[in-house]
Amino acid sequence: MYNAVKIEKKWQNIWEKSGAYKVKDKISGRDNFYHLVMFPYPSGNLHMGHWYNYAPADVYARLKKMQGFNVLSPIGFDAFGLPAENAAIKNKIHPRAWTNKNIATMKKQFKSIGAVYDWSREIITADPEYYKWTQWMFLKMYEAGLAYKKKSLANWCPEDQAVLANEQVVNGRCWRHPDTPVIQKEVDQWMFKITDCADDLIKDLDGLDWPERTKLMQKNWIGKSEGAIIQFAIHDSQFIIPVFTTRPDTLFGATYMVLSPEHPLVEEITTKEQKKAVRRYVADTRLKSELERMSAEKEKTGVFTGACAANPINGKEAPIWISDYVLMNYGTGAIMAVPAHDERDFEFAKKFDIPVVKVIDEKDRLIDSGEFTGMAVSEAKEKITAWLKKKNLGDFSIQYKLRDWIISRQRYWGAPIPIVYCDRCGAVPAPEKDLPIKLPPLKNFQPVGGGKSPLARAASFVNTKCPKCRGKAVRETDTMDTFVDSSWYFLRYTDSKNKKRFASDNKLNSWLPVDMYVGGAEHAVLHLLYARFFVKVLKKLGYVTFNEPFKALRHQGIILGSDGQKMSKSRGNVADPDDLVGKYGADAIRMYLCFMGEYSQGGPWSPTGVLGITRFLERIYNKFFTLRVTTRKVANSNKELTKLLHRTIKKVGEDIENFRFNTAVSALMILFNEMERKDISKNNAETFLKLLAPFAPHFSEELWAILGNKKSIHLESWPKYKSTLLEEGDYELIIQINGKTRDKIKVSKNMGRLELEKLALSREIVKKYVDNQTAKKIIVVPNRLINIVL
RNA sequence: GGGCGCGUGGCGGAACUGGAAUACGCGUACGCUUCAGGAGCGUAUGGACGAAAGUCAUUGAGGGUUCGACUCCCUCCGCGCCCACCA
Repeated sequence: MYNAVKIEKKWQNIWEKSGAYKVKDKISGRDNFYHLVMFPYPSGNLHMGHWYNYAPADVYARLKKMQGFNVLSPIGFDAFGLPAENAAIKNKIHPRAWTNKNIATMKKQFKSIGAVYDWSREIITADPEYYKWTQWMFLKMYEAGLAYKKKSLANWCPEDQAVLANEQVVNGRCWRHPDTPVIQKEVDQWMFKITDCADDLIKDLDGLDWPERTKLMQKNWIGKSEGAIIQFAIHDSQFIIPVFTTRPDTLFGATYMVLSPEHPLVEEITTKEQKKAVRRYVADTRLKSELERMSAEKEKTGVFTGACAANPINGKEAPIWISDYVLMNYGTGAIMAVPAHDERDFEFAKKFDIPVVKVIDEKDRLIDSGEFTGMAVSEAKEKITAWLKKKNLGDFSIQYKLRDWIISRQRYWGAPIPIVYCDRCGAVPAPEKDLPIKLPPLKNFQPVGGGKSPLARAASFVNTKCPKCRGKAVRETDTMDTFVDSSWYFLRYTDSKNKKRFASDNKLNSWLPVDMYVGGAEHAVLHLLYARFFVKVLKKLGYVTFNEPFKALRHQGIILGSDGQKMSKSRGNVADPDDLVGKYGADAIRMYLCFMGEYSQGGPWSPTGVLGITRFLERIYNKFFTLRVTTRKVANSNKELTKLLHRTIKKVGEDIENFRFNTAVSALMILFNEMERKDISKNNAETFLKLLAPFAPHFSEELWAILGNKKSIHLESWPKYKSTLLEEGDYELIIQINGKTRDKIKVSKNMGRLELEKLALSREIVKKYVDNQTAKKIIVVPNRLINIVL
């Protein structure tokens, strides 16, 4: 009997003591390979989802190691964030204490996975030695003009009492509180100018080995649109309102304009008669949450301002309306409305009786458009914009949906923004030598009213001297979004103890960019976008030499409960990894997670499915155990088995490489079933164990030792297959008649076409079906089948 | 509403480039073993008809291309994810 729990402990201790997984930055004769998994938030416990990310990813890392790479597979904790602070308020425990307690628990759980993590490089983003460099990054952004403070309408989560980045708003609600609608609030916020990199962020996606779906999501999120800015002059006033459009070709059909209710010129242009109605509409809009505004999708609303503008191309009068279907934070906050060729404008025009003028025909050519009539849409776009440009009435323009990244958070448990406000000098960055600006001790973590961080309570922290004039000054009390911490953590692993720099050039260059990154798809437009932005900035500033952080990326799917529903305590369908490891051992869990289905697909956890794996391992153990006394056979005499072995070596290696862990496990099962049936030589058993080693590291190590090996199996290299042994000399020829299989026969590979035809036609069964008819056609697929068409 | 993806036995899922559909595992049934419970081992099973050899059907539904379609094309149905008035 194989006692998984006991034996796994044993090997984990041995590996830890011997420093088996400590990674050197350079080993001669080996190429470096940076394998990264997304580090977890220390929420308290490792759940199945974590295991599903980390265990199969470790199988991959172990394969790479055996293939001869010097593999770095680090781990750490994304330790800043709100749950710690909320726990602090609820349980009167310091966020740091709560976080450290969770990290301690999770570390223990992590070690039970049996992964190749190099714990000596562990990082915790809440450590001052780490966030010192997060702050340093902020300063560099600031110096480069990429960090700026701006008063603007921002997404505000009433539950968290803090602002949210656009990426953190899900369906108009807070990403952490799916029941809390986000409201718009005017606040003074620090931002990162991610929009500066919008173009590169799209362009460089091309060279990445990432899931296409993820690349597409980033592309759509950045949302590049090419079009024109067109100037509309307001009648009887000096105001000119620019609009952005992707359809300058439809300009002759622009029969009215719409401003966003938040547009700064609304108040200015509204006529006396319309003032009351407009003001009421603006006030109503402001009161609406983002969610309500979105759900008003069905019925368009709006108010006439009383003002009119001139259509720059034909001088026709365009009445100016306001409506909440025009968003202030896209384009110019104003549109030219072309009801004939835009669904939303059409809806609005219909409701308010505004004329609809058709200017494009069914063949996508312009009609009733002056000198442009008859032109194709694509040509007209170009020509009309050029015409406007010449008359100073417009220009070509590119707009993005991507907004700058608001990084201020009005909370305690994060890296303080290293800025000081002085009455005389204004906002002054903290000098580098003062870093880290440490979080002060605090007792009360309740948010301070008025959108201020609890840090505002810490007088000793707030009151300071101006770095410039040494006069009285106060510190910024907001902390940074935790996504800032995780935007560069993969750089720190390479040199986690460096006190002088976030990482030395040498170490950065020997590891980065990351060769393989494995983690959840939910970060497609959050972490993965931010990290790319950071690397692009660091590259521009000369701190790194690469412009993309993650060369290759793979996502794991989502593990569901055995009922096919999302795992949740209330449903009672949660599979707890600790329980399972205590029962079946980590190897069985690792292997079952690999086996249960396609990695990117995820799927339901099956409690009986694991039993299939433990049975498999038991059978191997029982059969291999007895080999320890037999003498080593040099080669296996069974030719077919040898061929299968070599085919399996190839398949398992390739499957792991392609993240097809499920078929790799099944190939191992097929091979073992054959070995059991035919002959288990010690030689083949050892090769088999090497193939099994990435999946079941403890189990294979144990048997490897039992078979008399002194060194760890994980130092062995991946078996090589002989390509001459892959192909069968003979194969089963499938004989089809009218596409239906009627017979099969073993034939030699080098039989020619005519020979095969003759052979097939001479078969009794075939004769019966053919029955004196002549074959219309005979199709021969080499090495596979022959199809006789009657 | 838009974009992307998916649909294969009782279940999780295989199937290379269009070439024997259901590999591998779970489950189920029977047998052996066991004081018993379980576990283990062996055999069978994959839909229908048949005692069996076998025959026919079959990859959400319908159609098409092809000697041949889970795979490619069209229509429809269902499910999932992402985005959501982006001018």
